[in-house]
Amino acid sequence: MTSAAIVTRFAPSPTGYLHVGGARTALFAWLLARHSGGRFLLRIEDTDQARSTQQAVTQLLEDLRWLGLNWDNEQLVYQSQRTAIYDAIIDDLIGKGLAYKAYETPVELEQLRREAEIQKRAFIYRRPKWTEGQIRKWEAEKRPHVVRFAMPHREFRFTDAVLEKEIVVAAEQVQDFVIRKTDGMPTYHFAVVVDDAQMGVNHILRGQEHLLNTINHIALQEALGYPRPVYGHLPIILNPDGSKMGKRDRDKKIRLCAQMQLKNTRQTAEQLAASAGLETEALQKWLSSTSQQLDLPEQLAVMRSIGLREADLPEILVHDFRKNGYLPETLLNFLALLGWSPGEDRQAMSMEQMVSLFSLGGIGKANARFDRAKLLAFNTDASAQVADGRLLAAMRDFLSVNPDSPLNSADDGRLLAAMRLKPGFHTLRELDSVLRFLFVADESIELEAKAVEKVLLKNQRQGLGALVDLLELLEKAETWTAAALETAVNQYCQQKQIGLGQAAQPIRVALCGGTISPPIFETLQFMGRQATLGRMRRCVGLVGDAS
RNA sequence: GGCCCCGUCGUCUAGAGGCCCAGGACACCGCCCUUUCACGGCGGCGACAGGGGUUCGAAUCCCCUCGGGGUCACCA
Repeated sequence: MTSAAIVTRFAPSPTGYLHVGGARTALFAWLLARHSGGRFLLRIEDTDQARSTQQAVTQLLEDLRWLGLNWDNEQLVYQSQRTAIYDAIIDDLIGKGLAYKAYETPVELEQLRREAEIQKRAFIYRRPKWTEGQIRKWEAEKRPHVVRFAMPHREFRFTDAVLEKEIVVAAEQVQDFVIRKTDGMPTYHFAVVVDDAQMGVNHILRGQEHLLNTINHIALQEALGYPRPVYGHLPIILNPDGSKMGKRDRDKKIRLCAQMQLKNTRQTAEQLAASAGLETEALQKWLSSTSQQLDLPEQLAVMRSIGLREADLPEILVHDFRKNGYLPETLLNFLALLGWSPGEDRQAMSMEQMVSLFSLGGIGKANARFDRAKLLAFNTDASAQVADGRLLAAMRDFLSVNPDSPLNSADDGRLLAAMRLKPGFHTLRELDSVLRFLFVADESIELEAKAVEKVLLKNQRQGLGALVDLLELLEKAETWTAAALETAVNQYCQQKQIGLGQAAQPIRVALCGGTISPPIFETLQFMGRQATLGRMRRCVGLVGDAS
């Protein structure tokens, strides 16, 4: 590795599953490193003790692994374990007069902010002129304090590699920001600068919400004698309606549906709380709030109570896409194209192609809306093109996060054969749902009332009659292959002067309970003689008896 | 509200002064294929936010207006 090698990093805070915005940031940093033969590092920014959890770290790592964004540092860096390092540097800064203790309470600061708001200007914190006496008194009574960095009151500028322009912040805009909180943890602004320098990170890609923070980081680098990395600020991913895409969107949707449910069914909040196993008061507070969120288990409980399915929620988290049956490489391909273009109308790309085509200059400057329909189309295309081995592995992964699917019972050969029955699917979830009938017991096939009426009973039970005929015909079939069965059924149709659909649909309903299945003759072959005839007899029995 | 960033079809984008009365993909609308659901094939609709400059010539450069977003935390 030469000193010129590019070193990038992804530095999430572990407060939940990885969301698509974070995934894209990670992807771009990863692509930049891989494209240049540099290094991609992973660091856990867990300085917010209230919100960070070890479980979230585990989830984050799992999501990154699923995506295939491998990192190069074997030892993960946790900021919460590095406070001694930060403290030493902070003490040194205080000693040099470059940082200082600040004693305002949250209430006092809130007051100052309100004043700024009333005067219609931004709140700028500058070092107050406390007397020695005041400070001694506060120290004596052990008043909690933060440490603030004394920003030089001058203009700051840096060149942004994505925006491709110089960002200038006027001297009046700079303020003394907190670098250590009352709980002793460093703030993000401080830890990020120290860690990036110590880890040798020289290219930083992050969301545009950090654009103006950069001058704080630069000032710190100058005070500490660190080199300045290349900064690139990525445009933001928005919802289709233009609002910012966030984890909250799931919660919002659940709340909306819960409110509808209460309105439409006259169910009370107490009843809902009871069925979801939550406290009534907490539930009511959440229902009437616009910002408060339930945690994941609570969300699931409420969803169960109101009959909301996972698939009904907006997919925001990488985990959602995994669970709903998207291919990771497709999600990345789509995410890459959200804000980056390799030019020449190129769309579908392998990971290798993305690595070789990637460049900072190709990243766009404007925010982009997340269009699920396009992702779905990408996934359909990609799924149709992957090799059997990859498809099978992807399905196994899907099933591992959907353990209740009956497809879990199939061995690899059976599973792949079933999947081949239905090319042209959108997601593995869709495939899973159309193939389920092949792997469940006969008793759990529910004959859909609408399908029975339309396909079997309509026109003086014409369909049921055909089904009885076909049962007799198939019982006598000598070879049970798709081709042979097709020939036999076709002959029957010609003889009866009916279309193939009038034979295929009754069989379909008998086998899967509804009107949708893979192509019928391949399905018959896959199920085998015994299972097929069994379901047909069962259907004839059930429908015949009922009417 | 102050400051900052951005602005090409509904959406993601190609486009770096003449190759563009603007190309691709998704969506949408037709038609075709078809035993269901899909896949697929063919065709269509559809944009340079507005206004001023600069230039022989502007989607491309400059200015203003408008619109969208970010930020103004002891969250990152």
